[in-house]
Amino acid sequence: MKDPERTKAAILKAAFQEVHRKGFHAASLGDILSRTALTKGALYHHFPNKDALGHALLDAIEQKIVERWLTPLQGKPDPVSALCEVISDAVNGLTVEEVELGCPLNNLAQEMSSLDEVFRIRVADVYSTWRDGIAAALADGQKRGTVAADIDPLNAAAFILASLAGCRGLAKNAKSSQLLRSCQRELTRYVQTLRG
Amino acid sequence: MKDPERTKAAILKAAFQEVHRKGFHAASLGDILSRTALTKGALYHHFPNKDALGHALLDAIEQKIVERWLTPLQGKPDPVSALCEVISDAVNGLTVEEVELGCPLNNLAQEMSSLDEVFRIRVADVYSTWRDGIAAALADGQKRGTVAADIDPLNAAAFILASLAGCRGLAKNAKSSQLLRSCQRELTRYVQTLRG
Amino acid sequence: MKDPERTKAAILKAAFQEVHRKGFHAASLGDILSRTALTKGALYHHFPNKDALGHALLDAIEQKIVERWLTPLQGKPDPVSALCEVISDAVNGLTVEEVELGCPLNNLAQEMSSLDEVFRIRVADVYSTWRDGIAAALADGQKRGTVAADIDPLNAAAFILASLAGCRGLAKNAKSSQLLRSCQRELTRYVQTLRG
Amino acid sequence: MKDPERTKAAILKAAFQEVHRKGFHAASLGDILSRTALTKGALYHHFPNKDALGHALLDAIEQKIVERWLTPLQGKPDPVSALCEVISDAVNGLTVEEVELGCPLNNLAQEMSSLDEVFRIRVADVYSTWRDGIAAALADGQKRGTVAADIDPLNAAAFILASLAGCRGLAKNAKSSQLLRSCQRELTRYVQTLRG
DNA sequence: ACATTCGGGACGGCCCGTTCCT
DNA sequence: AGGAACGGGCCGTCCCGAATGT
Repeated sequence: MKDPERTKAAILKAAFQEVHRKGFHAASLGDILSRTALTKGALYHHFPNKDALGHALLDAIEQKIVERWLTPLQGKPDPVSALCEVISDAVNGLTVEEVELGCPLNNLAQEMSSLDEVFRIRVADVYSTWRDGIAAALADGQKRGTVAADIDPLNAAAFILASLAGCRGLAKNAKSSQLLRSCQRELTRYVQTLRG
Repeated sequence: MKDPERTKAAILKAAFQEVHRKGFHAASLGDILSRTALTKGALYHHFPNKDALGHALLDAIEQKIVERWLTPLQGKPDPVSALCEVISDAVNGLTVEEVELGCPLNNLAQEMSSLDEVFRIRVADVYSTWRDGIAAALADGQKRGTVAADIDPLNAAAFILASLAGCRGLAKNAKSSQLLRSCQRELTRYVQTLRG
Repeated sequence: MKDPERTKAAILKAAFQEVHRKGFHAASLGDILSRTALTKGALYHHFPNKDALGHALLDAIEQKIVERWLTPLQGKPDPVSALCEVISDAVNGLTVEEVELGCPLNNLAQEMSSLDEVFRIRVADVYSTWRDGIAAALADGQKRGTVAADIDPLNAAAFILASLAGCRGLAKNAKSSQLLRSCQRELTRYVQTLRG
Repeated sequence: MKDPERTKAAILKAAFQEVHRKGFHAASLGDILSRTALTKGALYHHFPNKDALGHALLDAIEQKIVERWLTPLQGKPDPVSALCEVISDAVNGLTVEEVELGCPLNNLAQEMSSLDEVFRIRVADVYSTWRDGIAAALADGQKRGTVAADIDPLNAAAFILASLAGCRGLAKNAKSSQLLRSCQRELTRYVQTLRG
């Protein structure tokens, strides 16, 4: 019956789905709780307020990003190929629904950045670790000679992130995973230009 | 006193500012009207409801895009250079505030696409005309030989749009126009690869 | 149908009754509106929030005090007798319910003074005008020789107010109008000692 | 760790402070417990519900009143002087904070009397023992000839209580211990008129 | 017995988009 | 075009049992 771990996880899962679908503002606590069998009391016990729930969401998102993007890149001798593969996996692993709902992190970034400074910084931190991880892989490649020496790893990494977010955003608006794939292909073309 | 044209324009301007700042959902009609000297009656005289106001906003946005992006591209013999210039103008012409608030069209796209189908399609239309305009310029360049023949103009145009939106989104979240410029430079690098 | 004056008055009347019965905190806006045929929207249109409603209540209370206490005292050659008469009228004019609910002003004073500084000062202002009115009558009596010259009008007035509030408070708790009358008689004895 | 006596006392002390400051309704159990290092479980082990906690508060208040008011009056040959002294001690012994928070008993009386009948009667009992104690002292004085024979001890005692409560209430609202002292002086004048 | 953690409902105040009547 | 009124929804928070140690 009483399993706080499961309860908290259930709330977070429901919150993630609801926020992913409707955005943070439009996702009401009532709707989130309707997805679970829980009530306000349970939520209020685990989170002081809605914002804290949003922050916890970001923690989970950051964790997933590290798993799927940064870990696979570590220690690879040819970062360009590795990057293209990770991007390809990330894009092809998306369900139709995930394509149509867009990137959870970017959704939060666009919605909240100009509304809540705490939120904005929290999101920016996640983007930083993401970008730094890619940049580190590129810099490593530069040492090995597999990445062009004249590019700036940080700028390139930032652009890759930005493009990716933009591609998913465009595909979300168009409800077209075909468009997403087209954009991915163009992004891959760019990544290839980083090769040494 | 009673100048319906001016009234409607005033409402639209105030709505644009408020929606740009807070998003469509969070921009309340009350706040919008506070920016004018008008009351609810005036607003509901010109617009049947809040959604209609949002649609009118999109009309204005589309008009600006055509002016600043499509018109300058028409008939240019070297679309790649022209495109780089337009992009540069668009990025450098932004105020600090505009950087921090992000692209109005993309903001609406990300917020509303999964919430309101009418809105989504309306935004998608704007993106289509934007993309088609750039694609047409590229195709024209292919005929003239200034653009590589093996690229697909539509895909390239879509990627440019996506990257641009992503770059502004990242810069908005980071509150950094420096980041925006870095991303723009990388985008320019990509655009240059389209040259024939 | 649409009569803002009546609407506002209706809300104020209902709010007065509800607050008088349950106190400001315990009087919910829902209960107040249930006494009228109105909804949240009407209330929110006339008052920015619950506190403002409370302040408006105080305005109405102050007005009644001036009418029933200060006006009858003005220009009377024998303030002591006049005061005893006003007190007697005020006490005897109370219904059983009014006795059991206590003095509206004192109820608010006791409940809100340590919770809300704005409220406290607003109530203190009302008490000041009340006290000053009585003190002025006593000072006038001193000039005419009908009031003892060695008493301090302000202190005496304050004590009369305090005793009155205390008497009503005790009677409210005891649910006894008999107790109220007993106390009034003792208060009258005190007032008589002010005679010159 | 497990010391039920200390635990209960700690809860009562914290509850008294919190209720004194904010009133019974506004004093949340959470805030009360925050003053201790305890949790809800501890509270509900010792008290069935919030009301019971309030009743326990009244028990403690009654005890203090007997100590400070009734015991010092017993067997005094000159009750009028004794009374004036007790009043003076009670008023002068108050800290600034106690003046601004008002009389705990009267606070509860005014807030709860019309909301909860059990509470009302419980408070009325405390007032009765208080009043009866003073009345007994006055009646004793009448037998000794130190108190006027034509006054009714019960009525006089009730008025003294009422005035006292009223004075503290007025001073609380005005946040003025000077006002309290002024009122006390006038009350003393009244008490002196009871002398035989 | 004593104390903690967890969860349940129920409102409470605020605010919003909208309609109706001038 | 202005102003009044509507009705519903949202987040927060509160008082309280229930399950769980210790």
